[in-house]
Amino acid sequence: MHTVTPAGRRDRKKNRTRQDLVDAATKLFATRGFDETTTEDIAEAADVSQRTFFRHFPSKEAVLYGDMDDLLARFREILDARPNGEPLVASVRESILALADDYDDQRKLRLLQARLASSYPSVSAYSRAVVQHAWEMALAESLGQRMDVTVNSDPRPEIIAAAAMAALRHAIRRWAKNGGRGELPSLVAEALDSLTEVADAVA
Amino acid sequence: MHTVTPAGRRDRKKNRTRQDLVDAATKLFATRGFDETTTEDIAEAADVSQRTFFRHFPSKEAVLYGDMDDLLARFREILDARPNGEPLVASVRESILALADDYDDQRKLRLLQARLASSYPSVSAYSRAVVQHAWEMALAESLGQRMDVTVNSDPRPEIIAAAAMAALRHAIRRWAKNGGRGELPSLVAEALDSLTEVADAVA
DNA sequence: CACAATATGTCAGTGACTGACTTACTGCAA
DNA sequence: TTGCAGTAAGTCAGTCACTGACATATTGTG
Repeated sequence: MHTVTPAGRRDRKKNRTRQDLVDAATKLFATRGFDETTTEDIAEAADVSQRTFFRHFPSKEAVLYGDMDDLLARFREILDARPNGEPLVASVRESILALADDYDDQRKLRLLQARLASSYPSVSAYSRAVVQHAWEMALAESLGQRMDVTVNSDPRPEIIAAAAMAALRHAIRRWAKNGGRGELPSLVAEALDSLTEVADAVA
Repeated sequence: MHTVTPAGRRDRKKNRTRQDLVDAATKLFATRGFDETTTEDIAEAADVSQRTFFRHFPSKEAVLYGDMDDLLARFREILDARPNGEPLVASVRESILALADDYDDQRKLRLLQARLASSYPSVSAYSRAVVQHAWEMALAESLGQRMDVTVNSDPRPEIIAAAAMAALRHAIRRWAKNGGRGELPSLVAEALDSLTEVADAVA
């Protein structure tokens, strides 16, 4: 689907190692906890050296969000493909919801990410500082283009992006607090609806 | 003014040590850089042991934002003192601007924080994940009370808070990029103005 | 003047992360 | 097929943020 199997055996092996690391890490994080798992443990479980772990991921936190780059790239594509006349918030809303399509596959992973973020400060910090920031910047960039302004001179794209991410965060938090029962997409849709509501209140 | 000199000699000494650490750290950060300064260096320069450093600050990043707790507490007070009928965004705006009053004292520190945050990923991460998050939560909490909703069930307080913080961030970034010349308060005011502008656009 | 608190020092340890060098495998061209 | 270049992975040693445990010294208090 969105991951093309690479050509050579070398790349395939590399990707395999990476995936092994992700699998080993998520399994260990889920059972033992984040702080209770060392990068050495993860490397061991994936049958590689610790050094190899750090060749694939820049930090212990990063492996937990190993699929974020792919997801973000997909998000950019979807967002940029929205019709130009569409209201901004509608574009954001539809793009995010489009991503939720296959969230069922990743239900467990997303729930794990949310759980760990709520109990381990370092995960929470990474989620906010790296993951959410990346999404916010991608969103702001795209909005800026559509509004025909530069992100550096006009604060509005980033403001809207930050607001949307706050809504998304809220939905995910509620979903996770409920143990992942219920449909995340509808919660997200609901939270995003309150974006316009907020605008009404403020304006 | 906002820092009352504590009663006993013990507390005074403790605060003195803390301040020595902050001073030593900011000086070293400014001259050498953040990554280029070790906690041992800071402790040394403040003439205490490294262990003492970590008794006063939970991380190397924290010492750079050593005055944030005070500032945040002051912010809460100011915000909660705003008249109840006042529009939300106006309250936020006025409260933030009230804080900027004495920003002249801290011009250099704020600029250093902004500079380091723009060049060192760990500082940037801390700023977003800890500092900005704390402000956002304080803001959301206060807004929630005023809107008479709980932050957990209603996403709107957090959305507004996130939007306001994005505006503030943008202003500070522009200010810092310009080398700290120009008046931060007016840049902040300008950025906060676009909050309502955004609301108009979205609604 | 004891005695209880508590700020600080010392020491040893853990664990994330990195640079330098080596080894092994893969793709490709002669 | 063979040889070479590129690159993934291993090994090793090191740095540094941060922590627990214990000792010491200074201060507030009855």
